[in-house]
Amino acid sequence: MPRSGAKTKQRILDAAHELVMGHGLSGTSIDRVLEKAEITKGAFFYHFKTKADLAQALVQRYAEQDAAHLEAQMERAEKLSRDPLQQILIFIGLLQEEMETLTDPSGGCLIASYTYQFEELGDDIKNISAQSFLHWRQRLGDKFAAAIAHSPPRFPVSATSLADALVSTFEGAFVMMRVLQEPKQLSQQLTHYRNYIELLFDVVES
Amino acid sequence: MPRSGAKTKQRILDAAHELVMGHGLSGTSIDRVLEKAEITKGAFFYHFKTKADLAQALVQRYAEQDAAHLEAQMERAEKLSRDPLQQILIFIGLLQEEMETLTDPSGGCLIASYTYQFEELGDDIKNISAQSFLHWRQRLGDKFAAAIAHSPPRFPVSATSLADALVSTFEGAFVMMRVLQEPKQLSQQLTHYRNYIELLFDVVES
DNA sequence: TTATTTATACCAACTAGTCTGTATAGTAGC
DNA sequence: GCTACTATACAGACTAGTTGGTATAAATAA
Repeated sequence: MPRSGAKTKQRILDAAHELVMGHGLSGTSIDRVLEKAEITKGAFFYHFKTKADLAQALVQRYAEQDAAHLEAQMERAEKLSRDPLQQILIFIGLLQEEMETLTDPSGGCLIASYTYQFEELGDDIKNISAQSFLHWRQRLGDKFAAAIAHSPPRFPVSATSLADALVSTFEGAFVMMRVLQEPKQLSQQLTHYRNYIELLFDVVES
Repeated sequence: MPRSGAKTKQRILDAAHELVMGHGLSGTSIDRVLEKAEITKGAFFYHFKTKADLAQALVQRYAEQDAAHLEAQMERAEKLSRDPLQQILIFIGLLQEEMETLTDPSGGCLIASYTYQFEELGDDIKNISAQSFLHWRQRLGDKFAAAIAHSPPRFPVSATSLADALVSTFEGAFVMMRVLQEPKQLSQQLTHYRNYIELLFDVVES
Protein backbone atom coordinates (compact mmCIF):
# COMPACT_ATOMS: atom_id res chain seq x y z
CA MET A 1 0.00 0.00 0.00
CA PRO A 2 1.12 3.58 -0.65
CA ARG A 3 1.18 6.28 2.00
CA SER A 4 -1.76 6.29 4.36
CA GLY A 5 -4.56 8.05 2.54
CA ALA A 6 -6.44 8.47 5.80
CA LYS A 7 -3.93 11.07 6.95
CA THR A 8 -4.42 13.17 3.82
CA LYS A 9 -8.19 12.91 4.13
CA GLN A 10 -7.92 14.16 7.72
CA ARG A 11 -5.75 17.06 6.61
CA ILE A 12 -8.33 18.01 4.00
CA LEU A 13 -11.18 17.82 6.51
CA ASP A 14 -9.26 19.84 9.10
CA ALA A 15 -8.34 22.54 6.62
CA ALA A 16 -11.85 22.67 5.19
CA HIS A 17 -13.44 22.84 8.64
CA GLU A 18 -11.36 25.82 9.68
CA LEU A 19 -11.98 27.64 6.41
CA VAL A 20 -15.73 26.95 6.47
CA MET A 21 -16.01 28.32 10.01
CA GLY A 22 -14.49 31.60 8.84
CA HIS A 23 -15.74 32.00 5.28
CA GLY A 24 -18.87 29.86 5.12
CA LEU A 25 -19.30 26.89 2.82
CA SER A 26 -19.84 28.85 -0.39
CA GLY A 27 -17.03 31.21 0.56
CA THR A 28 -14.62 28.32 0.88
CA SER A 29 -13.19 27.34 -2.50
CA ILE A 30 -11.57 24.00 -3.07
CA ASP A 31 -8.43 25.77 -4.22
CA ARG A 32 -8.02 27.40 -0.82
CA VAL A 33 -8.55 24.09 0.92
CA LEU A 34 -5.80 22.63 -1.24
CA GLU A 35 -3.51 25.49 -0.35
CA LYS A 36 -4.15 25.14 3.38
CA ALA A 37 -3.90 21.34 3.38
CA GLU A 38 -0.85 21.55 1.11
CA ILE A 39 -2.10 19.04 -1.40
CA THR A 40 -3.11 19.13 -5.04
CA LYS A 41 -6.44 19.06 -6.76
CA GLY A 42 -5.96 15.48 -7.85
CA ALA A 43 -5.52 14.35 -4.27
CA PHE A 44 -8.67 16.17 -3.24
CA PHE A 45 -10.89 14.61 -5.87
CA TYR A 46 -9.40 11.24 -5.16
CA HIS A 47 -10.86 11.42 -1.64
CA PHE A 48 -14.05 13.37 -2.37
CA LYS A 49 -16.29 13.03 -5.39
CA THR A 50 -17.60 16.59 -5.25
CA LYS A 51 -17.54 19.64 -3.02
CA ALA A 52 -20.95 18.59 -1.72
CA ASP A 53 -19.37 15.27 -0.78
CA LEU A 54 -16.77 17.12 1.27
CA ALA A 55 -19.49 19.20 2.92
CA GLN A 56 -21.32 16.05 3.94
CA ALA A 57 -18.16 14.35 5.24
CA LEU A 58 -17.43 17.49 7.26
CA VAL A 59 -20.79 17.58 9.01
CA GLN A 60 -20.80 13.81 9.39
CA ARG A 61 -17.50 13.93 11.26
CA TYR A 62 -18.63 16.93 13.29
CA ALA A 63 -21.86 15.21 14.33
CA GLU A 64 -20.01 12.04 15.31
CA GLN A 65 -17.44 13.89 17.39
CA ASP A 66 -20.21 15.93 18.99
CA ALA A 67 -22.20 12.83 19.88
CA ALA A 68 -19.11 11.12 21.30
CA HIS A 69 -18.34 14.20 23.36
CA LEU A 70 -21.89 14.39 24.69
CA GLU A 71 -21.78 10.74 25.62
CA ALA A 72 -18.39 10.97 27.32
CA GLN A 73 -19.36 13.91 29.52
CA MET A 74 -22.80 12.51 30.28
CA GLU A 75 -21.28 9.23 31.41
CA ARG A 76 -18.85 11.10 33.61
CA ALA A 77 -21.81 12.94 35.17
CA GLU A 78 -23.71 9.69 35.61
CA LYS A 79 -20.84 8.23 37.58
CA LEU A 80 -20.68 11.26 39.86
CA SER A 81 -24.31 11.06 40.99
CA ARG A 82 -27.32 8.77 40.93
CA ASP A 83 -29.88 11.57 40.89
CA PRO A 84 -30.94 12.60 37.33
CA LEU A 85 -31.19 16.29 38.21
CA GLN A 86 -27.77 16.26 39.82
CA GLN A 87 -26.42 14.46 36.76
CA ILE A 88 -27.78 17.25 34.58
CA LEU A 89 -26.26 19.94 36.77
CA ILE A 90 -22.90 18.15 36.85
CA PHE A 91 -23.10 17.69 33.10
CA ILE A 92 -23.63 21.41 32.59
CA GLY A 93 -20.78 22.10 34.97
CA LEU A 94 -18.44 19.84 33.00
CA LEU A 95 -19.35 21.57 29.76
CA GLN A 96 -18.82 24.92 31.41
CA GLU A 97 -15.36 23.90 32.60
CA GLU A 98 -14.41 23.22 29.01
CA MET A 99 -15.89 26.44 27.70
CA GLU A 100 -13.92 28.46 30.20
CA THR A 101 -10.66 27.25 28.68
CA LEU A 102 -11.62 28.49 25.22
CA THR A 103 -10.21 31.89 24.35
CA ASP A 104 -10.58 31.93 20.57
CA PRO A 105 -13.69 33.88 19.51
CA SER A 106 -13.64 32.32 16.03
CA GLY A 107 -14.98 28.99 17.23
CA GLY A 108 -18.55 27.95 16.73
CA CYS A 109 -20.92 25.30 15.47
CA LEU A 110 -20.52 23.88 11.98
CA ILE A 111 -24.20 22.98 11.83
CA ALA A 112 -25.17 26.58 12.60
CA SER A 113 -22.82 27.75 9.88
CA TYR A 114 -24.47 25.34 7.45
CA THR A 115 -28.01 26.27 8.46
CA TYR A 116 -27.50 29.87 7.39
CA GLN A 117 -27.03 28.65 3.83
CA PHE A 118 -29.41 25.74 3.90
CA GLU A 119 -30.65 26.33 0.34
CA GLU A 120 -27.26 25.20 -0.90
CA LEU A 121 -27.41 21.91 1.00
CA GLY A 122 -28.80 18.53 0.04
CA ASP A 123 -31.32 16.64 2.13
CA ASP A 124 -28.65 14.29 3.47
CA ILE A 125 -26.76 17.11 5.10
CA LYS A 126 -29.95 18.62 6.51
CA ASN A 127 -30.90 15.26 7.99
CA ILE A 128 -27.50 14.72 9.59
CA SER A 129 -27.74 18.20 11.13
CA ALA A 130 -31.25 17.72 12.48
CA GLN A 131 -30.38 14.25 13.73
CA SER A 132 -27.46 15.66 15.67
CA PHE A 133 -29.73 18.10 17.50
CA LEU A 134 -32.37 15.42 18.05
CA HIS A 135 -29.76 13.22 19.68
CA TRP A 136 -29.19 15.86 22.36
CA ARG A 137 -32.94 16.22 22.75
CA GLN A 138 -33.28 12.52 23.44
CA ARG A 139 -30.25 11.93 25.65
CA LEU A 140 -30.80 15.00 27.79
CA GLY A 141 -34.57 14.85 27.48
CA ASP A 142 -34.62 11.42 29.16
CA LYS A 143 -32.73 12.86 32.08
CA PHE A 144 -35.12 15.77 32.39
CA ALA A 145 -38.10 13.43 32.17
CA ALA A 146 -36.69 11.49 35.12
CA ALA A 147 -35.97 14.69 37.01
CA ILE A 148 -39.51 15.99 36.42
CA ALA A 149 -40.99 12.66 37.53
CA HIS A 150 -38.94 12.84 40.70
CA SER A 151 -39.83 16.38 41.64
CA PRO A 152 -42.17 18.68 39.69
CA PRO A 153 -40.64 21.90 38.34
CA ARG A 154 -42.02 25.28 39.39
CA PHE A 155 -43.34 25.92 35.88
CA PRO A 156 -45.01 23.43 33.56
CA VAL A 157 -42.22 22.67 31.08
CA SER A 158 -41.59 19.72 28.78
CA ALA A 159 -38.48 17.58 29.16
CA THR A 160 -37.66 17.85 25.47
CA SER A 161 -37.89 21.64 25.37
CA LEU A 162 -35.55 21.86 28.38
CA ALA A 163 -33.09 19.68 26.48
CA ASP A 164 -33.50 21.87 23.39
CA ALA A 165 -32.84 24.89 25.57
CA LEU A 166 -29.29 23.69 26.29
CA VAL A 167 -28.50 23.24 22.61
CA SER A 168 -30.10 26.62 21.97
CA THR A 169 -27.96 28.16 24.69
CA PHE A 170 -24.82 26.89 22.99
CA GLU A 171 -25.93 28.11 19.59
CA GLY A 172 -26.89 31.51 20.91
CA ALA A 173 -23.67 31.85 22.87
CA PHE A 174 -21.57 30.97 19.82
CA VAL A 175 -23.24 33.73 17.81
CA MET A 176 -22.82 36.22 20.65
CA MET A 177 -19.17 35.28 21.05
CA ARG A 178 -18.43 35.69 17.37
CA VAL A 179 -20.31 38.95 16.89
CA LEU A 180 -19.00 40.61 20.05
CA GLN A 181 -15.61 38.87 20.03
CA GLU A 182 -16.18 37.84 23.62
CA PRO A 183 -15.23 34.21 24.37
CA LYS A 184 -16.63 34.56 27.88
CA GLN A 185 -20.15 34.55 26.41
CA LEU A 186 -19.99 30.75 26.31
CA SER A 187 -19.57 30.17 30.04
CA GLN A 188 -21.74 33.19 30.84
CA GLN A 189 -24.75 31.93 28.94
CA LEU A 190 -24.21 28.42 30.29
CA THR A 191 -24.31 29.89 33.78
CA HIS A 192 -27.72 31.38 33.08
CA TYR A 193 -28.95 28.02 31.82
CA ARG A 194 -27.65 26.32 34.94
CA ASN A 195 -29.26 28.98 37.14
CA TYR A 196 -32.54 28.40 35.37
CA ILE A 197 -32.50 24.65 35.92
CA GLU A 198 -31.61 25.09 39.59
CA LEU A 199 -34.38 27.62 40.15
CA LEU A 200 -36.87 25.62 38.14
CA PHE A 201 -36.32 22.50 40.24
CA ASP A 202 -35.85 24.47 43.44
CA VAL A 203 -32.43 23.11 44.36
CA VAL A 204 -31.23 26.44 45.70
CA GLU A 205 -29.95 26.28 49.25
CA SER A 206 -30.82 29.35 51.24
CA MET B 1 -38.81 53.80 -15.56
CA PRO B 2 -40.07 55.47 -12.40
CA ARG B 3 -38.33 58.52 -11.11
CA SER B 4 -37.87 57.27 -7.55
CA GLY B 5 -34.59 55.40 -7.31
CA ALA B 6 -35.35 54.61 -3.70
CA LYS B 7 -37.93 52.05 -4.77
CA THR B 8 -35.45 50.18 -6.93
CA LYS B 9 -32.87 50.25 -4.14
CA GLN B 10 -35.44 48.79 -1.77
CA ARG B 11 -36.26 46.04 -4.26
CA ILE B 12 -32.57 45.16 -4.54
CA LEU B 13 -32.16 45.09 -0.76
CA ASP B 14 -35.29 42.98 -0.29
CA ALA B 15 -34.23 40.46 -2.91
CA ALA B 16 -30.68 40.31 -1.59
CA HIS B 17 -31.85 39.88 2.00
CA GLU B 18 -34.01 36.91 1.16
CA LEU B 19 -31.30 35.27 -0.92
CA VAL B 20 -28.60 35.84 1.69
CA MET B 21 -30.76 34.26 4.40
CA GLY B 22 -31.02 31.10 2.31
CA HIS B 23 -27.69 30.88 0.52
CA GLY B 24 -25.32 32.95 2.62
CA LEU B 25 -23.51 36.04 1.40
CA SER B 26 -20.90 34.26 -0.72
CA GLY B 27 -23.56 31.92 -2.07
CA THR B 28 -25.61 34.87 -3.29
CA SER B 29 -24.44 36.10 -6.68
CA ILE B 30 -25.28 39.53 -7.97
CA ASP B 31 -26.85 37.97 -11.06
CA ARG B 32 -29.38 36.11 -8.91
CA VAL B 33 -30.21 39.30 -7.06
CA LEU B 34 -30.84 41.01 -10.40
CA GLU B 35 -33.07 38.14 -11.47
CA LYS B 36 -35.09 38.23 -8.25
CA ALA B 37 -35.36 42.01 -8.15
CA GLU B 38 -36.12 42.08 -11.88
CA ILE B 39 -33.58 44.74 -12.71
CA THR B 40 -30.44 44.91 -14.80
CA LYS B 41 -26.79 44.97 -13.88
CA GLY B 42 -26.54 48.63 -14.77
CA ALA B 43 -29.24 49.49 -12.25
CA PHE B 44 -27.50 47.49 -9.55
CA PHE B 45 -24.14 49.18 -9.96
CA TYR B 46 -25.85 52.52 -10.19
CA HIS B 47 -27.01 52.07 -6.58
CA PHE B 48 -24.15 50.03 -5.13
CA LYS B 49 -20.47 50.46 -5.82
CA THR B 50 -19.56 46.85 -5.03
CA LYS B 51 -21.03 43.67 -3.60
CA ALA B 52 -19.41 44.54 -0.28
CA ASP B 53 -21.27 47.84 -0.44
CA LEU B 54 -24.55 45.95 -0.81
CA ALA B 55 -23.60 43.70 2.10
CA GLN B 56 -23.02 46.72 4.29
CA ALA B 57 -26.25 48.41 3.22
CA LEU B 58 -28.09 45.20 4.02
CA VAL B 59 -26.80 44.91 7.57
CA GLN B 60 -27.14 48.65 8.09
CA ARG B 61 -30.82 48.51 7.21
CA TYR B 62 -31.30 45.35 9.28
CA ALA B 63 -29.67 46.92 12.33
CA GLU B 64 -31.77 50.07 11.99
CA GLN B 65 -35.04 48.18 11.65
CA ASP B 66 -34.04 45.96 14.57
CA ALA B 67 -33.26 48.94 16.77
CA ALA B 68 -36.52 50.65 15.82
CA HIS B 69 -38.42 47.48 16.62
CA LEU B 70 -36.69 47.12 19.98
CA GLU B 71 -37.49 50.72 20.80
CA ALA B 72 -41.13 50.47 19.76
CA GLN B 73 -41.85 47.38 21.84
CA MET B 74 -39.87 48.63 24.80
CA GLU B 75 -41.80 51.89 24.80
CA ARG B 76 -45.05 49.94 24.67
CA ALA B 77 -43.89 47.96 27.68
CA GLU B 78 -42.84 51.12 29.49
CA LYS B 79 -46.33 52.52 29.09
CA LEU B 80 -47.92 49.36 30.48
CA SER B 81 -46.02 49.42 33.78
CA ARG B 82 -43.80 51.65 35.89
CA ASP B 83 -41.83 48.77 37.44
CA PRO B 84 -38.63 47.94 35.48
CA LEU B 85 -38.96 44.21 36.08
CA GLN B 86 -42.57 44.23 34.95
CA GLN B 87 -41.54 46.23 31.91
CA ILE B 88 -39.00 43.55 31.05
CA LEU B 89 -41.55 40.77 31.47
CA ILE B 90 -44.11 42.63 29.38
CA PHE B 91 -41.43 43.32 26.77
CA ILE B 92 -40.62 39.61 26.53
CA GLY B 93 -44.31 38.86 26.31
CA LEU B 94 -44.75 41.27 23.42
CA LEU B 95 -41.85 39.72 21.54
CA GLN B 96 -43.29 36.29 22.21
CA GLU B 97 -46.66 37.33 20.79
CA GLU B 98 -44.94 38.25 17.55
CA MET B 99 -42.90 35.07 17.42
CA GLU B 100 -45.99 32.95 17.81
CA THR B 101 -47.38 34.32 14.57
CA LEU B 102 -44.31 33.25 12.59
CA THR B 103 -44.70 29.93 10.80
CA ASP B 104 -41.87 30.11 8.27
CA PRO B 105 -38.79 28.18 9.47
CA SER B 106 -36.53 29.95 6.98
CA GLY B 107 -36.44 33.18 8.95
CA GLY B 108 -33.48 34.19 11.06
CA CYS B 109 -30.94 36.84 11.91
CA LEU B 110 -28.89 38.45 9.17
CA ILE B 111 -26.11 39.27 11.62
CA ALA B 112 -25.85 35.61 12.64
CA SER B 113 -25.69 34.67 8.98
CA TYR B 114 -22.87 37.16 8.47
CA THR B 115 -20.95 36.09 11.56
CA TYR B 116 -20.54 32.59 10.21
CA GLN B 117 -18.52 34.04 7.34
CA PHE B 118 -16.88 36.90 9.19
CA GLU B 119 -13.55 36.47 7.38
CA GLU B 120 -15.21 37.74 4.22
CA LEU B 121 -16.45 40.91 5.91
CA GLY B 122 -14.85 44.30 6.36
CA ASP B 123 -14.44 45.99 9.73
CA ASP B 124 -17.37 48.33 9.05
CA ILE B 125 -19.81 45.44 8.79
CA LYS B 126 -18.39 43.79 11.89
CA ASN B 127 -18.75 47.03 13.81
CA ILE B 128 -22.35 47.55 12.72
CA SER B 129 -23.13 43.98 13.79
CA ALA B 130 -21.49 44.29 17.19
CA GLN B 131 -23.06 47.71 17.72
CA SER B 132 -26.49 46.25 17.08
CA PHE B 133 -26.00 43.67 19.82
CA LEU B 134 -24.49 46.23 22.16
CA HIS B 135 -27.56 48.39 21.73
CA TRP B 136 -29.74 45.60 23.14
CA ARG B 137 -27.22 45.15 25.95
CA GLN B 138 -27.52 48.79 26.88
CA ARG B 139 -31.27 49.31 26.49
CA LEU B 140 -32.25 46.10 28.24
CA GLY B 141 -29.26 46.19 30.58
CA ASP B 142 -30.42 49.50 32.04
CA LYS B 143 -33.79 47.94 32.83
CA PHE B 144 -32.16 44.95 34.50
CA ALA B 145 -29.87 47.24 36.49
CA ALA B 146 -32.93 49.04 37.80
CA ALA B 147 -34.66 45.74 38.53
CA ILE B 148 -31.63 44.40 40.42
CA ALA B 149 -31.37 47.62 42.42
CA HIS B 150 -35.04 47.31 43.34
CA SER B 151 -34.94 43.69 44.44
CA PRO B 152 -31.85 41.47 44.46
CA PRO B 153 -31.99 38.36 42.25
CA ARG B 154 -31.60 34.93 43.79
CA PHE B 155 -28.24 34.44 42.05
CA PRO B 156 -25.51 37.04 41.61
CA VAL B 157 -25.91 38.01 37.95
CA SER B 158 -24.87 41.10 36.01
CA ALA B 159 -27.47 43.27 34.31
CA THR B 160 -25.56 43.24 31.02
CA SER B 161 -25.25 39.45 30.89
CA LEU B 162 -29.00 39.12 31.50
CA ALA B 163 -29.58 41.47 28.58
CA ASP B 164 -27.14 39.47 26.45
CA ALA B 165 -29.04 36.34 27.42
CA LEU B 166 -32.15 37.57 25.63
CA VAL B 167 -30.26 38.26 22.42
CA SER B 168 -28.57 34.88 22.84
CA THR B 169 -31.96 33.24 23.30
CA PHE B 170 -33.13 34.69 20.00
CA GLU B 171 -29.99 33.65 18.17
CA GLY B 172 -30.11 30.16 19.60
CA ALA B 173 -33.80 29.78 18.84
CA PHE B 174 -33.28 30.88 15.22
CA VAL B 175 -30.63 28.21 14.72
CA MET B 176 -32.81 25.56 16.38
CA MET B 177 -35.77 26.57 14.25
CA ARG B 178 -33.81 26.38 11.02
CA VAL B 179 -32.04 23.10 11.75
CA LEU B 180 -35.12 21.30 13.10
CA GLN B 181 -37.62 23.09 10.88
CA GLU B 182 -39.67 23.91 13.97
CA PRO B 183 -40.94 27.52 14.08
CA LYS B 184 -42.30 26.93 17.59
CA GLN B 185 -38.71 26.93 18.89
CA LEU B 186 -38.85 30.73 18.93
CA SER B 187 -41.68 31.11 21.41
CA GLN B 188 -40.58 28.00 23.30
CA GLN B 189 -37.08 29.30 24.01
CA LEU B 190 -38.48 32.73 24.84
CA THR B 191 -40.75 31.06 27.38
CA HIS B 192 -37.74 29.53 29.11
CA TYR B 193 -36.06 32.93 29.20
CA ARG B 194 -39.15 34.48 30.70
CA ASN B 195 -39.42 31.66 33.26
CA TYR B 196 -35.80 32.26 34.23
CA ILE B 197 -36.29 35.96 34.81
CA GLU B 198 -39.41 35.34 36.87
CA LEU B 199 -37.69 32.72 39.01
CA LEU B 200 -34.54 34.76 39.36
CA PHE B 201 -36.45 37.76 40.69
CA ASP B 202 -38.91 35.62 42.61
CA VAL B 203 -42.07 37.02 41.05
CA VAL B 204 -43.77 33.63 41.00
CA GLU B 205 -47.16 33.57 42.66
CA SER B 206 -47.75 30.34 44.52
C1' DT C 1 15.72 -13.42 -4.02
C1' DT C 2 14.27 -10.96 -7.63
C1' DA C 3 10.90 -9.40 -11.28
C1' DT C 4 6.35 -8.21 -12.30
C1' DT C 5 1.82 -7.02 -11.33
C1' DT C 6 -1.77 -4.42 -9.06
C1' DA C 7 -4.18 -1.06 -6.29
C1' DT C 8 -3.81 3.01 -3.94
C1' DA C 9 -2.55 7.63 -3.52
C1' DC C 10 -1.36 11.43 -5.64
C1' DC C 11 0.37 15.40 -9.14
C1' DA C 12 0.18 19.05 -12.89
C1' DA C 13 -2.20 20.85 -16.41
C1' DC C 14 -6.37 21.73 -18.45
C1' DT C 15 -11.52 22.72 -19.48
C1' DA C 16 -15.79 24.81 -19.32
C1' DG C 17 -18.31 27.73 -16.95
C1' DT C 18 -19.34 31.47 -13.29
C1' DC C 19 -17.92 35.39 -10.66
C1' DT C 20 -17.57 40.56 -9.90
C1' DG C 21 -17.13 44.56 -12.02
C1' DT C 22 -16.75 47.74 -16.27
C1' DA C 23 -18.12 49.77 -20.45
C1' DT C 24 -21.03 51.62 -23.76
C1' DA C 25 -25.00 53.07 -26.23
C1' DG C 26 -29.52 54.21 -25.79
C1' DT C 27 -34.17 55.56 -23.40
C1' DA C 28 -38.02 57.35 -20.35
C1' DG C 29 -39.53 60.72 -17.12
C1' DC C 30 -38.99 65.25 -14.66
C1' DG D 1 -30.33 68.29 -19.06
C1' DC D 2 -30.20 65.51 -15.31
C1' DT D 3 -31.65 61.22 -12.99
C1' DA D 4 -32.61 56.62 -13.27
C1' DC D 5 -32.53 53.34 -15.55
C1' DT D 6 -32.46 49.07 -19.93
C1' DA D 7 -29.78 46.08 -22.68
C1' DT D 8 -25.82 43.98 -24.04
C1' DA D 9 -21.15 42.89 -24.31
C1' DC D 10 -17.02 41.82 -22.21
C1' DA D 11 -12.54 41.56 -19.28
C1' DG D 12 -10.05 39.11 -15.86
C1' DA D 13 -10.10 36.34 -12.10
C1' DC D 14 -11.80 32.48 -9.99
C1' DT D 15 -14.92 28.20 -9.90
C1' DA D 16 -15.70 23.00 -9.73
C1' DG D 17 -14.38 19.20 -11.80
C1' DT D 18 -11.58 16.12 -15.47
C1' DT D 19 -7.74 13.96 -17.53
C1' DG D 20 -3.53 11.48 -18.22
C1' DG D 21 0.12 10.20 -16.02
C1' DT D 22 3.32 8.95 -11.88
C1' DA D 23 5.13 7.42 -7.39
C1' DT D 24 4.70 4.01 -3.71
C1' DA D 25 4.26 -0.24 -1.56
C1' DA D 26 2.40 -4.62 -0.97
C1' DA D 27 1.23 -9.12 -3.27
C1' DT D 28 2.62 -12.51 -6.30
C1' DA D 29 5.17 -15.16 -9.72
C1' DA D 30 9.86 -16.67 -11.42
